[in-house]
Amino acid sequence: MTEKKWTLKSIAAHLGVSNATVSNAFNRPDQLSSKKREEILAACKALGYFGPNKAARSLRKGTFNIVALVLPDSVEYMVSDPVASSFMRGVAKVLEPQGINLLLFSGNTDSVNNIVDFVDGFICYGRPRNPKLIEQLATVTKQVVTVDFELQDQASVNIDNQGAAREVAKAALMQFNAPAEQADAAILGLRLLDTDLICRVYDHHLPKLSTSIAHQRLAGYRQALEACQVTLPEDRIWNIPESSERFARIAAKEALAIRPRPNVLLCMSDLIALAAAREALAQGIQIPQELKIVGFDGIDEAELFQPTITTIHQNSENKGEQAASLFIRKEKRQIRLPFELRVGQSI
Amino acid sequence: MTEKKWTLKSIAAHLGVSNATVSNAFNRPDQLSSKKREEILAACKALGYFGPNKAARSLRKGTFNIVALVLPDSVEYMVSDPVASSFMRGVAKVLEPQGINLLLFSGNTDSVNNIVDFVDGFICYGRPRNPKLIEQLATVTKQVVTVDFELQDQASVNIDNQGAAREVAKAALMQFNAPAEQADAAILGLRLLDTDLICRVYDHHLPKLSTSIAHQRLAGYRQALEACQVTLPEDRIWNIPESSERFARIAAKEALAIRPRPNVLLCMSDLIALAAAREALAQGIQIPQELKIVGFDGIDEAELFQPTITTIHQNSENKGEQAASLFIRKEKRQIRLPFELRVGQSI
DNA sequence: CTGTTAGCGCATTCAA
DNA sequence: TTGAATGCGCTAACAG
Repeated sequence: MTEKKWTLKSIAAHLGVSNATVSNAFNRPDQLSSKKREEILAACKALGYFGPNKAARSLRKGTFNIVALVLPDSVEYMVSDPVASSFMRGVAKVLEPQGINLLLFSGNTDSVNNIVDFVDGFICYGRPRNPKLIEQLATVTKQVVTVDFELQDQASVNIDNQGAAREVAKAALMQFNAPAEQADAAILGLRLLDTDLICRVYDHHLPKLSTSIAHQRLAGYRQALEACQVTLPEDRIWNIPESSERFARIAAKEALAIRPRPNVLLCMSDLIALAAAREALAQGIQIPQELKIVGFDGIDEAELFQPTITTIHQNSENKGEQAASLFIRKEKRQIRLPFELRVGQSI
Repeated sequence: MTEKKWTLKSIAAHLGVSNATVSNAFNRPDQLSSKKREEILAACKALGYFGPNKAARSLRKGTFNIVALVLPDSVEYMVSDPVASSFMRGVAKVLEPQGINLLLFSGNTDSVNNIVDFVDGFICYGRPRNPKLIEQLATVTKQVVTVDFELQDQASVNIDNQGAAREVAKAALMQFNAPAEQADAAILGLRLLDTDLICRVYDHHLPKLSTSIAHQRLAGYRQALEACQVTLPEDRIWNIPESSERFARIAAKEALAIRPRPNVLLCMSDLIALAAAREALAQGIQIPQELKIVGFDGIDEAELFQPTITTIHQNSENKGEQAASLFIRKEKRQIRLPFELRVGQSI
């Protein structure tokens, strides 16, 4: 039983060599004879010393092998979002083989202060809920990669959210043969407003200019509506605070209660689209005959559902891989990833 | 523009006070006049010093406000498992308000060495894939909470997997009126073997004694089979390496190809049960008339699916909360959580 | 209430 | 190739 807690120093003393020698044995093989190195390593192993203390080494070197994954919202919430999960999977896939660990960080937090000294940098998946965080991340000296939003001239990974939203909305709206058939649209938006409420979104609520993906998608929908000459009454946009079945269903219920009942639902996530579809079916509304629904993201469940959901498929896992690669290579590029319109049975 | 990189020392010098005073201003309000404290804090803020470097403080204090969440498998895989996600949600829910951050750690890794010096301890969700990790976690001096398996006399959170498996299997088997109706069972097991292969599991493959949840569940199934006097031919157990639709579907296909075709599928996860159900329906097999299926875990999707899956519902989120609470309180208790049989339309 | 000092455990000069 | 010394940035004990 080796109860003693070894340190580099104590080990060196015990072995009768200097601490630099032990340090070199672990970190710089070229600095000592390989024979001596082997000896030392073996002795350390036998004694139960597993190498230099990583916290101390990090303090000294300034590197940590930890990157903070800044989530838009609380960890609690993000972990159950399939799109975020795919993204994390992509990130982990690239980082794990490099021996880099992932620290989950909530976008609700007031400050990165508690972790900034522990990590090599940040990968931010979506604009953090708390604006203070954004300010800080903009001034931080460590590396930052942003995803689905931009920050000064940091590296970033994006898709053309506006263009994608326009395409998917168009796909739905083109199903109508105006003027014989009239499209009545409603938009189920995801985090259009900075609130936890499910509510209507009126024009005066919206910021003039925003780079958040929700607003970009909204702009895309609007372009499509305009192109198809469909006017959207101002009470036809909902805010859903998080992409959950429960919240989405409530909003869907509200939207379907309006008269004339909307016959197109533009949903900012597949989870929302699925919830809306379930609500509609539960009310006996036929999809797509009486109601067309489109989603966004391209999650598996939307393809397994009946009817399959028309959506914009984006490869979230790849997004994660790209972000992690940028991070590792310390590149400061902006990457724009492709998306793909997937037409299902829901329109 | 404050380009200078402040340290406690340099700030103290700049302000003409001792470093202890600055340190106290941030950490121990009672050690100095609140007036001076305010002054110092304000000055620091103005100068762009955001408080003591956390890495250095941690080296000194030995605490990190980081806990490693050790996953059974790669981060990449675990992040997409809904049950694991619920668990993580529970953990995050308790830890986040305490300002404790979560470091994701892969159960495939050879050694906790790279992170052990950065964390206050470990929460292990399921037995890590790599046995070396288990050895190390058993000897680590930091706090460990295990979930779904036990480690020496560390704190742990569990359910009675064997009892639960027995119950759910019984529920399915009791639907048959022997001897008129004969149950032909097959088991779709999750990680019964330490391999990436989808394959049959023969008795000689199995360890005699195992505390892994897969083997406990298998034991439970066997008890139920015995109690209902159903014999299980030795080629009716499958190993599925991970709880994914794709793999499970392949195994289900194999199982349904056997003659006489099984009319009961005991599945070790809901994801597997869902995949099996989809495969069966695709083959035109009627559930539950021609085939009964039971799952394990109680995920949302299994309740939304048609037919709803009979399963053991365990509250994974609560499991996470319990584990995190044990961790925070530094308790060394073993907690056994209840489970609930939920009978759906699949039997 | 304030200041001085000795480490936390290590990596890196620089001299030998 | 090795060893002694310095400091990464901080906290806690102690002295004033």
